[in-house]
Amino acid sequence: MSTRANAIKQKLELRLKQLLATGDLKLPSERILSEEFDTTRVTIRESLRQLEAEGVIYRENRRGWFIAPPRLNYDPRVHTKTSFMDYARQQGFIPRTQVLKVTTEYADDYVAAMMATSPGKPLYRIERMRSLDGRPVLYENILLRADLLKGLDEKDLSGSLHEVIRNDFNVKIERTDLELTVSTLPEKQAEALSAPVGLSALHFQRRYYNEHGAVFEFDSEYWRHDAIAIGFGFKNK
Amino acid sequence: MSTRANAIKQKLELRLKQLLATGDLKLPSERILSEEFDTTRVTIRESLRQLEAEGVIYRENRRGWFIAPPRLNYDPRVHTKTSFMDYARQQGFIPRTQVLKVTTEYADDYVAAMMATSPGKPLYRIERMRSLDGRPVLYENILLRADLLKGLDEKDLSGSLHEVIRNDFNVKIERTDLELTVSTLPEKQAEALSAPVGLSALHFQRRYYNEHGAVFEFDSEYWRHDAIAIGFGFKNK
DNA sequence: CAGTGGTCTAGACCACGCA
DNA sequence: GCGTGGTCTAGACCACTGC
Repeated sequence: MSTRANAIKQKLELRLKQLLATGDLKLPSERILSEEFDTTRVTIRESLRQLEAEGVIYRENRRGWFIAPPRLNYDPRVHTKTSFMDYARQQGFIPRTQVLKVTTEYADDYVAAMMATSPGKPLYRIERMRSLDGRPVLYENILLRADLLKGLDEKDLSGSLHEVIRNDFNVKIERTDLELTVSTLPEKQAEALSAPVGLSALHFQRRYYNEHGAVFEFDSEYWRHDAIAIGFGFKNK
Repeated sequence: MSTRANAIKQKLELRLKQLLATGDLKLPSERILSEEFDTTRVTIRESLRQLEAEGVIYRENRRGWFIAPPRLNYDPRVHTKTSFMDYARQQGFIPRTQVLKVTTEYADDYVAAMMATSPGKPLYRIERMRSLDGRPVLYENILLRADLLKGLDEKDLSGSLHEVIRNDFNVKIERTDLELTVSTLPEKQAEALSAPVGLSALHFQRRYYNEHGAVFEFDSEYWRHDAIAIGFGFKNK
């Protein structure tokens, strides 16, 4: 494409390499860029949006545009064994988990259907935000069967949840199923991650089954699209 | 958020429900919408972009905006056993595969590294485009070791590639590894899918190993972000 | 308080799809 | 040839960050 925005995008890519070489991770302001490339902010922003969608740069609210850090490599299948904290550290990140909310509630029709249980069942709801090197990347919404995990809400939930479940409860994590779609950060999640509303996101939904085939946990997770690379290998049967 | 674009987005969502109820999948034109909501096209387009990023609507080049069809449910692990054609049909879609290009080439340094082989190895390159109900959703770039699959380039490649490999060649598909990121459609891929350049996309990279541990195939796939939901289950060890 | 991105206006011209 | 989205201009004001 020979659009203005696209030509600028390519020049910006060169600029990014130069910046990286000098160790500078911050881009010049949109106004400066629009002067430099002799165009308007609208067009500059179009180019920046493209690079953002590719995961090359990202913005911090009203602070500016920055070069995106490397993605966290993530194997969804080890989720029950290795915690976010562990594999983030293994990859050289400094991870942090912030518990935003722990509440008790009762399953409504939707949740009951998703968890294959009956409406009215008591549930714990845990909302957490996780960051890498100080950058918020993940918002988790976790629903747990309170009858199977009584007292979980009083444990320390800022580390690995499944470690707590394995060590302190009589629940075996037997099976998981997972659904993954590309969507956007909903309003609440965007705010929690101080990310722009509508930023592209990876949405995970997970169900965990115990050894009796009951769903004891149902998660909804939103990752910044640029923070994660999913990778795994398997044998073909 | 109480932005104009966001308020319009919510009204648009209502409109979409009404359209769906009448079976109409096409939205009114941007100019009509901007009059109806008493704003400019820029703002309307911002709202439409949001809905596009969520996967609710999509556009066809200069034809207009449409309500997005349901996503194809996809288990990346059955890829070698069940073909795109089969599982698409199982879900009620009419799938089509179009072979765009079949060429022979020799591994450069990058490809040699990715395939854990040496530069200069002969390779087949296959480029295919796949659609659901007439809507292009997937662009595939497949590299295959020509020395292990001699003559593959003369087979019918418009169906299941792995069926051909299983039936006509002495190669066992033993292991797969997979990397998945959210990015955008590069120019060539966007054009082939007649999608807007820079549309959000799921990028798959796959390596297939034979029984001797050699990589005989290396794929790069781009899916429209709104066309696919990845789902699978597994036992926790 | 100055500088930043976030949002919005009111136009314009162009390239392409379609009849 | 008309209507569509695609792109771009040249402004404006606002909300927030950081000094």
